[in-house]
Amino acid sequence: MLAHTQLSIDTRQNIISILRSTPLFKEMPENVLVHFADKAQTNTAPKGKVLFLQGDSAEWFYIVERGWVKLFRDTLDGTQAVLDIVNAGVIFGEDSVFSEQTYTCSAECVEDCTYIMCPTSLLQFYLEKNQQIAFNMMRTMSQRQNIQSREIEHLNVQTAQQRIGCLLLRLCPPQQTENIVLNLPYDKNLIAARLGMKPETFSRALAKLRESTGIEITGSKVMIPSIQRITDFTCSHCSQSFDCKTVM
Amino acid sequence: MLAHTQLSIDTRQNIISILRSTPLFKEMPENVLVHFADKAQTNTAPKGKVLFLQGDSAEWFYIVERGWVKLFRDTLDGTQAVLDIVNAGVIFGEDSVFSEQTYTCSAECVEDCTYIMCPTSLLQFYLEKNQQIAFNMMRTMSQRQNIQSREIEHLNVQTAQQRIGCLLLRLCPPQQTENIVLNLPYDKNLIAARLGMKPETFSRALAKLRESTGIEITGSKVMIPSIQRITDFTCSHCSQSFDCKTVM
DNA sequence: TCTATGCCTTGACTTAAGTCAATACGATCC
DNA sequence: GGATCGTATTGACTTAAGTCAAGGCATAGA
Repeated sequence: MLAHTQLSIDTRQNIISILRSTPLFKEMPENVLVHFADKAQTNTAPKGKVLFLQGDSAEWFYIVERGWVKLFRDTLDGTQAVLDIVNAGVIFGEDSVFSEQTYTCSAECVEDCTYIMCPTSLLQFYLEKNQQIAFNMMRTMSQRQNIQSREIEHLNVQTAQQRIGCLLLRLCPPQQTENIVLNLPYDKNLIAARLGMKPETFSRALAKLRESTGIEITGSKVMIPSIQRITDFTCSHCSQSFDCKTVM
Repeated sequence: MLAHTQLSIDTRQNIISILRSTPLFKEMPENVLVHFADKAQTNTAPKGKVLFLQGDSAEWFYIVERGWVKLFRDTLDGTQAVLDIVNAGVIFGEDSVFSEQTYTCSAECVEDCTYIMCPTSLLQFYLEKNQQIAFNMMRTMSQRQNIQSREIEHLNVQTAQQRIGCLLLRLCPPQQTENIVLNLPYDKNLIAARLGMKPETFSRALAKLRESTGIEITGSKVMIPSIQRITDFTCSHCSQSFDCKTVM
């Protein structure tokens, strides 16, 4: 048995299996995965670590292995717009391939994280060479576009309460419809930012949501007696055919 | 000389030249363009014509030749979220290729339009076969994603006045910095919807913007004495490195 | 010329969300 | 058990945006 030089460093085989689990590398031939894994690095970073800033030259794209990463933009006057908060299996920074090798947003760990870094040049190489990865890339981009469209729709037509309700629905395990207990995945302040509202607004809106849908909140634990009561309240301001359960 | 059967129908050569001008078909070999043009249809439609609805089975994707098309979603309670309003050269509905052959939003002409329809099956065929069109597709998707990210950022951090200011900046011709005269491209009500606000809010915000930036509005004509005064007012709530001039 | 129509603006009011400050809670450490 | 720190909530108030209703104004049509 070989000893690892650092505990935090994955074996190549482990990296391969993580890559394979992502939509981008789905059904890729072994030799391609090996090529990426050989050039990849695994790292850990503490909460608060900034992985890159918008506009930075993009040498690497990232895959989250553990923890949560915030994707955001800072504005000139110091406010921050949170674009997404992503976790295990999600790839980010790869869109730099189409943006003159610079990152289009900033990324920061909001919990202790483990992540894999791969060179963007390698991705670029295979996007031009391998039909399957190009198609996977398009599928990935398409899915992200759907999520963003929903985001725009919600910011336009939903109230703070409804946006929270929608988030809760997306956190619920599929199939289950009653007496669901779930944990909020990260700080309430961060959820608020993610939903485009202030912490105080989030707090108050959550309290109102409790009254109108019967949910119970203790700390980060949420008890949902009935999915139906939330959908009734939330989804009337949502586009008809959108299946909010399928997309985080 | 051959006579056209209908005045509104483009010649094949005309369709080819329009396709070639889009980012998706940029630098495509002639035989591919011919293939698309052979299967394409040109149509005209009056203001108000609905081209497709969200969820419809997607046989065609579209390219605007003339006029403006609104891309939107209707919610269960009847409100509408406008995702984008697009004009000549813009392709839409093509993302259905990755969404189980159904449209992800609805499309309606907001002016008399001329447009080209091509079969999605043909696009799918070439995306899997032709490296160049796949890469163009990714570039197109990436650019749209950037636009949507900006949209999300703006809905989160900008006021109604600033969103209007930002729109005006993007309507300005590049290079010119002073005494610009431009026409609003479509109804004010529609601009309001596009920016995620009510017509009344738009009207009032525009009036305030007049006071604070010196612009003059008469009907759909806008006179901008100084770009700088608008950017000062608007872009402090925008992410630093984003070049709003380059993207509509 | 008068009138209808559609689009836009204005006024008065309501509601949602942001701001600022104070307090409460909960974990951790001693 | 108390002290401390960060997070979360609450209260009082301001501001932005939405709502509803009334006009204004241009264009088109009879």
